[in-house]
Amino acid sequence: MSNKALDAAERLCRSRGLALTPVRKRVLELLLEANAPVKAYDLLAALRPGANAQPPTIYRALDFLTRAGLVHRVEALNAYTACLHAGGRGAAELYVCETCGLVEERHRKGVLPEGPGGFQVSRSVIEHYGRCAACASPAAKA
Amino acid sequence: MSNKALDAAERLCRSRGLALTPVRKRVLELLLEANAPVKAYDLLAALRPGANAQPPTIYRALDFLTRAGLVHRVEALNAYTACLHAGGRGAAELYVCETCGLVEERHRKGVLPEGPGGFQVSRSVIEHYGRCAACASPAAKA
DNA sequence: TCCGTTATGTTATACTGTTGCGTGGAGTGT
DNA sequence: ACACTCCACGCAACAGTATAACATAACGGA
Repeated sequence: MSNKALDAAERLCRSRGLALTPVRKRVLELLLEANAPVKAYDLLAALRPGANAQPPTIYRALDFLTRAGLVHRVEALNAYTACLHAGGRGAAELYVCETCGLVEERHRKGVLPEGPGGFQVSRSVIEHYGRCAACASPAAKA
Repeated sequence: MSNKALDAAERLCRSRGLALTPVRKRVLELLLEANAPVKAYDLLAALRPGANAQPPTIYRALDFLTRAGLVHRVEALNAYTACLHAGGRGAAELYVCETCGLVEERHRKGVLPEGPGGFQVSRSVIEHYGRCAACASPAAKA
């Protein structure tokens, strides 16, 4: 099932002349499997068996993937999550469930907001924290 | 001039039974003077002459100030900035100029947004990066 | 072949944030 | 005055996050 997203990523990279190398692909795969934000050093540990990766390896892969729009960095968590709407235009808006870790993603169709008094926005970080519907439902009450 | 904001903070704390101790007050003062996001360790260094502060000192002060709503953490920069609308209700929205460092602040009057599919938002991080009007104007062209 | 570019490996280090414990002062009740 | 508690702060050590700097390998074009 995550193969679908992975294949889509591969096609997207090919169409743009970007190299989805084994390391990068593996990192994306791990993020897709996790279905939740993952920390850089956890990815690093997951990469270890079979390779002897060091921090720069993982940060370079994450840098590539975020540039390609395949991964989002979750600023308030120092973590990373796969983007399911790869190539989606507009600012990404993340809803992070603090109970189960699930991340939902919205892309604002509208252009980037004009800020107050002529402020020109080039990049936006929008992250919401709370509880997803499943975790907030009566059945899942804490 | 920043005395005004400082005095306001002092009143706000008193009215809520919070202790604006010398260390906390000094940190807030430094942030007000900076008029831009400041990193924790820079605050620490600024605190040093006269006191021998260690990291926990600064992080505790920042924690207190953010809880009191007097300071915002700028997630994407690992930095902190004084809140000029102390006590403002609703989610704070920050516009950070990447050229001059200036931070403009908006408070969304509306309640926190309902997320998709019943997601209950308890906290939002909204940060916009770009160029402020002054830095974007023709006169300030790079 | 030679060279430029890009991706990765490797080592070390810088930066950011936390834990845990001890001390001392302000307030409170006796 | 005394004991008690709470809270802020000092202090030492450490954990977690990220980057710098340099070396090597693989590929494609002049």
